[in-house]
Amino acid sequence: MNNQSLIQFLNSSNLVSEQAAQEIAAVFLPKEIAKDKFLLKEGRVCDEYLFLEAGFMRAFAHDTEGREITTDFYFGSSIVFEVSSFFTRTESHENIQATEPCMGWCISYEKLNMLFHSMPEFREFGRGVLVKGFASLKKRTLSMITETAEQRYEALLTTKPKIFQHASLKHIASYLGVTDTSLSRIRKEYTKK
Amino acid sequence: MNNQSLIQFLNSSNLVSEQAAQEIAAVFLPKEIAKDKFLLKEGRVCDEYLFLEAGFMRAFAHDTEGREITTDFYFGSSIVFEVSSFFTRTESHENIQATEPCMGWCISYEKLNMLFHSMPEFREFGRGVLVKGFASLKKRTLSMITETAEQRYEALLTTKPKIFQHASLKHIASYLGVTDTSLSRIRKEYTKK
DNA sequence: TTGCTTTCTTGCCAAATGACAAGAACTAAC
DNA sequence: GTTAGTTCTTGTCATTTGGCAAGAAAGCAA
Repeated sequence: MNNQSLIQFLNSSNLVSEQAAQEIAAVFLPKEIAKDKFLLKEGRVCDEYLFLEAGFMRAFAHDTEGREITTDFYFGSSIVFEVSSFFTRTESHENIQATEPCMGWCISYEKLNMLFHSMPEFREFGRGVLVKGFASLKKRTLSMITETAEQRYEALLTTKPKIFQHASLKHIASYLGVTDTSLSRIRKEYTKK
Repeated sequence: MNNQSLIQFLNSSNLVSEQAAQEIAAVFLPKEIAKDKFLLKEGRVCDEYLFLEAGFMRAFAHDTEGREITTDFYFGSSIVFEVSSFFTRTESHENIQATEPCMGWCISYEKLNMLFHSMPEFREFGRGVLVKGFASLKKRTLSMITETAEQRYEALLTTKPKIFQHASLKHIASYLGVTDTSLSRIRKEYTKK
């Protein structure tokens, strides 16, 4: 197994040296997830901190009426896990599903903590992941308040076009906070321009 | 100066021993913030990690039209700082203002990091703060998508009634993602029931 | 190919919310 | 008390979005 892309990812954060990156990456185990399989199901405790190397994933929760609400999309070199469940060891309200065949590298809560304790560099990296996630979540919350659905659509289209190549409009709609019906209309208006 | 409440707060997390809590608290400096003064102004780098002992604060950002959007309220024993700016040492997009006279305990980025490195217990505590903030932010985002403004109003009223005793309806409105006009109508409808 | 299922679009109408403006209620300054 | 400023409410009307149902389009399996 070649974990070069994980090493590269750790190293490119500028928080982890090449040497340390190799040590860290050695603790991760390869993980394949078939299309439609789950990395995490609601009700379970998230115990996998995944570096996604290839494929496409979607995180979603259920609202009170039982509808699926997409909370995030993941692809390419990114860290995939459910922060709250993973770190507080509580049942997740979210699901994380591979919508395309995925390949990546995984580490358990216990091993992650051991690494955090023994390698200050990796600790910094871990904090960086959390802080970045926090910032993008806050941006998303703010956009839900200050922007119209059409503005959010346009922003997603230009900043993360990849999502439109891999996710269904239904999933994108709930991520944007509208019904699929509304998204369809928004797209119609938008393409006119 | 009596930092007993900070020690108690650290200790009550169950992550920090009494002994360690005292050591940690000793590094914090007392901080008073007069009414209407800012703990953080947008454009500045947040360098204060504050334990708020008493008073009331509001965090807000500006949208593209220049309107103020309240992003959070703080009171009683809670940690107040802007995660992204503080940890990535970048300019904040947010303001944090005391809307009532405040008193608390403060630590700089540099000192916080020193403590994180030297005291694993405090590191765990710090992670806990981040993770809790993450979870509540995600909850908020989800509620913006799945609930009506009235449902969000009711939830805030029952889970954080204190906010209604200290914040103006205008500030609460933007926190809930509606105009003050709409909030006024929602309150009218709600009190009918 | 045929039939089945899912996704996406469209029309119609209702509900939620916003924009704007006016007025009422409250507060602070002098 | 008077004045000025702010907050909150209310009315009118427009816009955005949702709910529902029907149909079109696309994908999949037998």
